[in-house]
Amino acid sequence: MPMEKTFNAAEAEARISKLWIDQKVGRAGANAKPDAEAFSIMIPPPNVTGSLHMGHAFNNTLQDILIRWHRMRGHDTLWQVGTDHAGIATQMVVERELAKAKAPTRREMGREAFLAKVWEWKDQSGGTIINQLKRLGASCDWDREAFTMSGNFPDAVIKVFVDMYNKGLIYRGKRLVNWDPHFETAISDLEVENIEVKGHMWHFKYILAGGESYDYVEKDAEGTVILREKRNYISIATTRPETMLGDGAVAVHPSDARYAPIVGKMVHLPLCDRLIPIITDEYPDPTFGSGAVKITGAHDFNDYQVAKRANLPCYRLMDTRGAMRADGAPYEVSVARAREIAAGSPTSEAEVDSLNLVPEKYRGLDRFEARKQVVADINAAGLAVTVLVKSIDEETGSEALHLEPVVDNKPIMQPFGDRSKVVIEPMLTDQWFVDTGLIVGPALDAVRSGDTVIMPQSGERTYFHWLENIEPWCISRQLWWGHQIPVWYDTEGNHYCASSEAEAYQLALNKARSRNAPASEITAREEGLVKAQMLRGQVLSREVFTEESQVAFLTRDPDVLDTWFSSGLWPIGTLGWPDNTPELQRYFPTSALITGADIIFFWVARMMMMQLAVVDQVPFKTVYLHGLVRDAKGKKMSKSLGNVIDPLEIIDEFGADALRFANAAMASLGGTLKMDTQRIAGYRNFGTKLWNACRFAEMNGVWDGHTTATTPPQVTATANLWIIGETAKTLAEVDAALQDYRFDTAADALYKFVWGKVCDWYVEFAK
RNA sequence: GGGUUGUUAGCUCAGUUGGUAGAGCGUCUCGUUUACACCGAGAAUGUCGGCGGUUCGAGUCCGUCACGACCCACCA
Repeated sequence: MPMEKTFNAAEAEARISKLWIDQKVGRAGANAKPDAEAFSIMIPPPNVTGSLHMGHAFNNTLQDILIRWHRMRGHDTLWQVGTDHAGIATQMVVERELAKAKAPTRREMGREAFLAKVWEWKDQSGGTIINQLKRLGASCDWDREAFTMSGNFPDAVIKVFVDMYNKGLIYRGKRLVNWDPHFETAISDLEVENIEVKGHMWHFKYILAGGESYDYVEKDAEGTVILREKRNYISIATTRPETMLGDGAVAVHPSDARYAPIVGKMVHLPLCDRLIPIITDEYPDPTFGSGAVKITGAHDFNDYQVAKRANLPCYRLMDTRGAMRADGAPYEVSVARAREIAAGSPTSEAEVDSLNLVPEKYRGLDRFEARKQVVADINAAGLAVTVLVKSIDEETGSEALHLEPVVDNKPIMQPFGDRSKVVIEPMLTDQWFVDTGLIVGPALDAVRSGDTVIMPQSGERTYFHWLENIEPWCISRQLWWGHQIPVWYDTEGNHYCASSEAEAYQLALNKARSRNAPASEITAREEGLVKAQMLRGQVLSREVFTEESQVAFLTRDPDVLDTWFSSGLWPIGTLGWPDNTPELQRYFPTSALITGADIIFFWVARMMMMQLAVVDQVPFKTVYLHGLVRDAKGKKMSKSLGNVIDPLEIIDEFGADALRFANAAMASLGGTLKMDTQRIAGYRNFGTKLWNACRFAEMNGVWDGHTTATTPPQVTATANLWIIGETAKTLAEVDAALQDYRFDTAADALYKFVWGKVCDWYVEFAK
C-alpha cells in the first residue's frame, strides 16, 4: 500500500507503541552489548493519582532521548519507572472525592476504612499517568514499575528510619513547627509558601503593674530630645492580636535607653488576668515600631527563640484546626496555675502545654474571629494606642476632634500551605525530625568534589546555599496515607523504634529488665509485656483484654512520614535495597537525574543526603535541572488562569513526535520554557517533511529488494558519497550535543540535516 | 534584605575558548505539470537594555546603572 500524503500520527503511534511495549524494547539491558557500560535513569515519580502535564511531557522526553541514545549504542540501560504515593496530595484528592460522593468523611469512617478507600482510588487512577507516559512514547522498563507504598519499598523506608534513629540522626521533640490547620498536620519549611498580603498592624498599651510610671524619652539621630512624657505603659505592635493571649513577656533591646527604667518590671497583659515581665533580648530592633515586642513563644518562630533564651513558658492557644483552644480547665483555674508558674512554681513542658490560657469568651473561636474580638475588646478597654483625628460632620459641617486607635495598613508576608492554601500557624507540637546538620556534609562534599555534577552550574549555588543553611527536617505528618512511623510507646511514655511490633516489644522488655527497680516490679512489668505481645496475635480486642488484665500494651505512633522521606530513597528503593540485588550492583549509582529546578530542595538535595547516609554513595552522577514549562507568554500554567496546555491534546492534534521534538528543541540550559503551539506545529511539519522524503524514496522503488540485502551496495555516485559524509557529520554533532545534555543543539542539527541537506539537496539530486 | 538569572529581528530563543550577528514562527513578493502548500524560490527587519572600561578588535570579559523574572529569608 503506497504511503499516505501525510503521516497519520494517531494510527501509527498506537500501533508502534504497542509493538514497543509487547517487544519490551525498554526492558533493563535491552540491546546491550556484552560487557556494556551501564546507563540508568530514575524517573521522577509522578503522583500516583496525577495526570500528565506539560512539565512531565518535557521532562520525560529528555529522559527518553538519553535512554534511547545510550540503548541504541548498545549500552546497558535502565529507565526505572514508577509513581509516588504523595501523602497530602493524594489524601486531599480522596477526601474531595468522598465529599463529592456524599460519603462518610475520613474521620467518620476511621483510619482503616479510609486507607482502603485510598488504595481503591489508587488502583482506579494509578494507571492513568503510566498510560499517558506510554502515549508520549517513553521507553521505560514497564515491567519494573515501582510504587513508594508497594513491594519492598515500605520495608526499605522503615529500615532507613530505624537505622537513622539508631544512629541518632532522627529524634523526637516538642518544637515549633509549621502547622496546616486545614489538613491538621505539621508540614516542612519547604511546604510553606510566603505570600505578600495586605495586613494590619495594631498598637496596644501594656500597663505597668502596681500603678508605676516612667519618663519616656525619645531622641532623634542627633540625640536631641523630641519627646518626653510620663507613661504608665509600654507600647507594643502586632499583626496578630489574637496571639497576645499567650504572651510570656515583652522584650526590648538591651541598648534601648527608652525602656531602661522599666526593664524587669511587670506589665498587665490586657484581657488576661496575668502579669508578664519586661525583659531584654537582642531580637527586638529598636528602630522598628516602638522597639518593644510582645513575646508569644508558642505561635511565632522568632518569639520562640526569645522564649527559649529567657526560659519563658510557651502557652499554646490554638487547637489543630486553628481555633482558639476550648479544652482543659476553666480559665480561672488555668490562669491561677500560670501565675504560680510565673512566681517560680516548678512545672513541666507537658503541664505548660496542657494549660489553656484562652479566656472563656474567646474559646472555640476561629483564630481570625478571635483576632477581631481581641481588637474590639482592647479598643473598648482603652488600651489601644490612639491618635487625634479631625472629623467633619457631613450634615452640620462642624468639626470635631476625637481619638482613634492607630492601625497601620501594611503589606506583610504571610505563610500559606502549598497544598491547602490556608494560613499556616506556628504550633508547638511533638514531631519527628531528621537532624539534617549531621548528614549534610557528604552531600555538600559530593558536589564540591564533582562526584555529582549539577547542570546548569547555577543550580550548584542554589544547592550549596540551601544545604549550608539547612534546618532540621520535620518528617512526621498527622496524616493517614503514608508510611506509618515505626515507633511504639508504652504507658509510661517511653518509645521504642523498631521495624516491627514484635521487635518493639522485645525492646520494651529489654528496657524493663535493665531498670534498677525492685525485682517484683520488673517481673510484673515483664509479664505484662510478654502477655500483651502474645495476645496481640489473638482475636481478643484490646478493650476487652485491658479491662480483664493489667498488661502493658504498646501503641504505635499514628503519624506517617513526609512523602519526601520515602521518595528521597527512590534510587535505592526501586533497585531492591536493602538486598544487594543484581540491579542495585549494576545500575547504582544512577547516571543522570533529569528534573525540574523547582524540586532541587524537596527531592534532589534530600536524595543526596539520604543515599549518602544510608549506602554512602551518591545517588546519581549528573543532575540536569530544567526550568518550569510556561505558556506562550511566559505565564505559569494554572487552572485558574485557564492557560493550561494539555500534552495529550497536543499529541492528539500534532502527534507525540511533534511535541517531543519541540521539547528537545526548547531544552537549552537555564531559563524558562515557553510552550507555543505554533512551534509544535512547525515540528509537526518537520515530521511531514521527513515522511515525504521517504515517500519519494518509496515511489522510486528504493525499498524494493533492499530489505533482504546482506551487504551494503557499493557507493560511487557523488551525491551518495556526499550525503553519507553529511550523515556522519550530523551523527557526530548529535552525539557531541547529547554528551553535553544540549538537547536543543542535537535537535537543531537533525532538523537542519533532514530539511536543509536531505530534502533540499539530496532528494533534488536524486530527481 | 540575601541569592540566582535574564534584557539579541515583530514573537520565542540560540550564539562554544572575544574576530563587525543566527534559527523557528510571523510578515512581504513570486511560484501549484506529482515527495511534501504541514511546500518551494526570494526578501525585509537588529547602534545585541543604557553608560563607562580592558583590547588591534566585545553580543561575548570587567565595572556601573535601569528594568524584569525566579528562589530564600524577614520587622513584631
